[in-house]
Amino acid sequence: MWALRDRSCDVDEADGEGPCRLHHPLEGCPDGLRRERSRRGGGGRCRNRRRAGIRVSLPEGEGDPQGPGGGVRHGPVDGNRCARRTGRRLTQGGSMRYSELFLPTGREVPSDAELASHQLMIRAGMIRKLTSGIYSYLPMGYRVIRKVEQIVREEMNRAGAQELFMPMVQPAELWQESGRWVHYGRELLRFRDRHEREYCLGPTHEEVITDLVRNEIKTYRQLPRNLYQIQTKFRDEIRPRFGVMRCREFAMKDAYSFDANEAGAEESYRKMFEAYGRIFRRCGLDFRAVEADSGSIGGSYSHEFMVMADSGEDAVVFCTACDYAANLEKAEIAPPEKTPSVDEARLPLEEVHTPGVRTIEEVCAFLSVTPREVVKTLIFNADGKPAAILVRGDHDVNEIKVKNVLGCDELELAMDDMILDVTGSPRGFAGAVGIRARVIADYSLINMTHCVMGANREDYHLKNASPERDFSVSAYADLRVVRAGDPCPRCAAPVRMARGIEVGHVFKLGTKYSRSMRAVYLDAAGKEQTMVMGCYGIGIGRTVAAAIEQSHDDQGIVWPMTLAPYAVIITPVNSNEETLARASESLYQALSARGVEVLLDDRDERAGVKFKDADLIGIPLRITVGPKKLAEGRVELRIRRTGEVRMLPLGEAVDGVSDLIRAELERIGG
RNA sequence: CGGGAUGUGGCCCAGCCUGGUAGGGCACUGCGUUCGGGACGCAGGAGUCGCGCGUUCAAAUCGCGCCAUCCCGACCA
Repeated sequence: MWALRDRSCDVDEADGEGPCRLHHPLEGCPDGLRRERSRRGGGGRCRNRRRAGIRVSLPEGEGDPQGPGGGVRHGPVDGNRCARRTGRRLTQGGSMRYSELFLPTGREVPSDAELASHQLMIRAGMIRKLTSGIYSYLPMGYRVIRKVEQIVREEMNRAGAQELFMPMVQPAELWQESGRWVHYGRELLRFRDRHEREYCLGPTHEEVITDLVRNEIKTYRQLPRNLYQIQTKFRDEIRPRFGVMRCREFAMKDAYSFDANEAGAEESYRKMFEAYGRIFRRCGLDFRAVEADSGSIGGSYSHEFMVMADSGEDAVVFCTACDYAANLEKAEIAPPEKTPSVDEARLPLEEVHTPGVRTIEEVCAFLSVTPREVVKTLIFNADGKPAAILVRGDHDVNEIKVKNVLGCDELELAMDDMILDVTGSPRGFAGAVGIRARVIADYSLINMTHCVMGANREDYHLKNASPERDFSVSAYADLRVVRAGDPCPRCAAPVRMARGIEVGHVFKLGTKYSRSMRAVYLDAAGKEQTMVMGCYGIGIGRTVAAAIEQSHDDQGIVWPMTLAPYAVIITPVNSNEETLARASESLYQALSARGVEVLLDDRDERAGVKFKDADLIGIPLRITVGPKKLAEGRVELRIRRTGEVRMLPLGEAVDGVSDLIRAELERIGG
């Protein structure tokens, strides 16, 4: 019976329509909620009160959830919605007694967790690993997940997107149609059903949504549309790591826009870009939108939303003067001016004997030159055809740029046999002079003359090699990895580097999928047109991990108010003392009635244990109820982030805490 | 896929080199004392020592094979 009601409760919340009608009886059931239930004619009794066996006396007017100021606005941006309702929707049961919570905290750092966020999520009882890259979310973790989801929902809806829900299991045919059955690689988990039909677990949903839309949308009148879901994705990562940061099964919000034309698609993209900014701001994150490569999703351009953190897997380049910012993979370098007069190629080309000298370091040492004077020649295998890529000795090749310039699908460094084939020598002596491959040089070669490079002959290098005179270059392009201090491609000021965690990615897809899968419509002239698409992802779990990565200390997590599983924890320092328990209970009831998410630490534990746990799980505010202060009619309010402690008269505690929460939510949401 | 490491009660780890009765801390149960920053005492419960094969009178320990996990790299939304 309760299972049934519980489910209806879930559905209500999941579809974003209003609060749940009934709370699970085992969850905290403070006055405000119970009153609401009876108002709605629901059943269920509050066992907690019976168990607690304490008569509660509330301060005047505290018990009425309908009263003025009743409820805290959890969605500060969502101004039109009933504040109390919004507050409820952001909770999974409002308040809770610690003694009944499934919250296994740990003192030990798990041996296989490297990142602070990973360690803390395990220690704070948020997640448990089932198997490599696959995690369960425990109640405390799931509450935070739901907070992020809810913020995402509100902002997506606000931006005009509609929520739907698509299957995780997808037929091979759809992927064959888009071409990705072949191109996606081993990351796509494939399997067969009992009829030997092929399927995959969806790593993303472009195929499914495009199929859906092409079948249902036929006319320009039905456009534009933006559809999104929050779904579990599966990507069979080669190497899952860092807990939920890079795992195989994970929750993702993915949205897809369909427009009649380019201009519409641009507008959809802009709306999503702005919605993402609002989402991550509301999550309390220090983030940055950067230009990105669109990778295997494809499409014309994209931005990543990066949470700045030293532990981030991605390197981000940004300008110290203008607002240019890009993923290192994508970061550009402006073409240099050609300065012809400086150093004409005068000295003759010279071949020198360099036995066993292969690497740049060895060459420099042997010939007493610096890496800047050496040209590195790398032979790539691009879809089976060789290409010679030239960069300066002190630079690194950016393979993504090479791939984009060559326009190939597969790119890898050539094997020894291909090197021998195009250079006529073993690995380590490749150069551009006389090479049997297309030669593409990095911009940095434009003004180089008299450089050192391999001679395409074992144990020999060339000196004074100069482009044009000694070898031809079919194209100059931006091919190298940007370094700190390089000039910004927009304004030429030096760029800086930082690390980031990619929590969101917006792509302008163009017609990549709509063309291959024939998602077309009739325009006003009755002419068939191809829809222009965009897609937009947010890693939900990763956003939670990123928030922890960015906000923790040596005691544990420090949640921003918008993501905190509970806003306040009430800690009676000794649960056996009746007066402390009664005052705590009373505060608990009063705060709950205000719509504040409150956790009452009613466990029979020593104060130290409670303090440590409260800090570990990162509840932003703690009300400590101790004997001496209580005798003076006061309680202590401690702010997790700063450690600041304020004394509050008992009668002002509820107002004081509510005001603080409201102020904090407004600060983050504003 | 290449390189490295690890697998011993729920968690962290010792024991392995030098084969012989499976250990500690945390957690858990009971009782007592304690009670404002992860208490103490006493008494308990809990382990196929990753799996398999082999060597041996005897294997957590030695050998071989496999599996899993983690780290570095390759690779990559």
